[in-house]
Amino acid sequence: MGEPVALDEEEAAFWRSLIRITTVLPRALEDHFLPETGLTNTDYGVLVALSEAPERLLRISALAATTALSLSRISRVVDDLTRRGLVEKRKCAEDGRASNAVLTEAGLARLEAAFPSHLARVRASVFDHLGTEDIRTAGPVLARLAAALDAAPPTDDC
Amino acid sequence: MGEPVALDEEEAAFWRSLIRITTVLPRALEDHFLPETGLTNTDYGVLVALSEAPERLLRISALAATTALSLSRISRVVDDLTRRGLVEKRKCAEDGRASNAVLTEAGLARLEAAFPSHLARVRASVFDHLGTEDIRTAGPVLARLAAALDAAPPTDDC
DNA sequence: TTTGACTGGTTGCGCAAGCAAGCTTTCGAT
DNA sequence: ATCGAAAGCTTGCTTGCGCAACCAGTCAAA
Repeated sequence: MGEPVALDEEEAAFWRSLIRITTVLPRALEDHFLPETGLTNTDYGVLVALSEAPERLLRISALAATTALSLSRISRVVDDLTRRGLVEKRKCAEDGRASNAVLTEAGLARLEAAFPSHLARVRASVFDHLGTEDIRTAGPVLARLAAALDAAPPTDDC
Repeated sequence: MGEPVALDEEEAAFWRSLIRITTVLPRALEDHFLPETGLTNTDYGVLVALSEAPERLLRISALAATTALSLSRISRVVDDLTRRGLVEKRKCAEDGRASNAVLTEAGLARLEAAFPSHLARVRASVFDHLGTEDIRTAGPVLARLAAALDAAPPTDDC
């Protein structure tokens, strides 16, 4: 906190691209995905997270962490998905405070039905514009960045 | 629309990183930036766009395009910034329908005051975790992706 | 010149998301 | 055994944002 080294030309370009992507990509995706499948991006993320969990079951708080959503938000999203029959909420046996969200059969079916549409959009918005070499070179960089961002929250800085 | 080729391992990793970044980065940035400067990410983007325009003046619709915000949103943001004295709205002389947003002196001062904080956050959240080589290799890939996303909106697809 | 189509912007409304305060259950210390 | 702290959600409220409907000003054609 005290050494303000300005961005050089390459960093600035990198930054601008990154900002543009973060603002445009999610919308571009959802604009097509939601009408086609009736699932928001967030819904889809929650269903995917559950589908990949053992027993297709996850603590509410774990779900919040893996989807990077606030606890309050995930609470309402899960309620909503429950109302729609895609998820079931069970009070956790060994801890009366906690709840688990479980993916129902209907939820799994819905997820599988949505997958092609999701895939098509991902390809159209990203991979159709990138070559194999691009992915190989940029992939690890993005992975490092993503990991760093995930690590930060705990009061970060220094 | 009909050839659903699944993502390979590298593509999937790339995609996951990208999604994580788009969801986490903006919040990470704003969480520190807003308290420090009183400007949201969006506010800052608008001020920057204006500061880079000739005469520090931009049509409302142009502002919407460069910030990737909806017209309705930009309308309200500009109103808000006007109320705060950072921007001035002038009815356009040669077209009675249009308005221009102009950055005021106070707005410019505010932007300059906010810059160090912005820079610090950008460094802390991104560039501190990446090497020069990372930026050189991934930069062009991100630039291409950003350009493709910007090009898409016009009914895209096919 | 009047009328109809269009463009630029604003407003009403609804949804997504977070924060802060609350409630219940658990756990640790006394 | 009790009591205070903390964990795990949930709920009330506010804000950010987009869509659709709307108003006003422009422009072209009849």
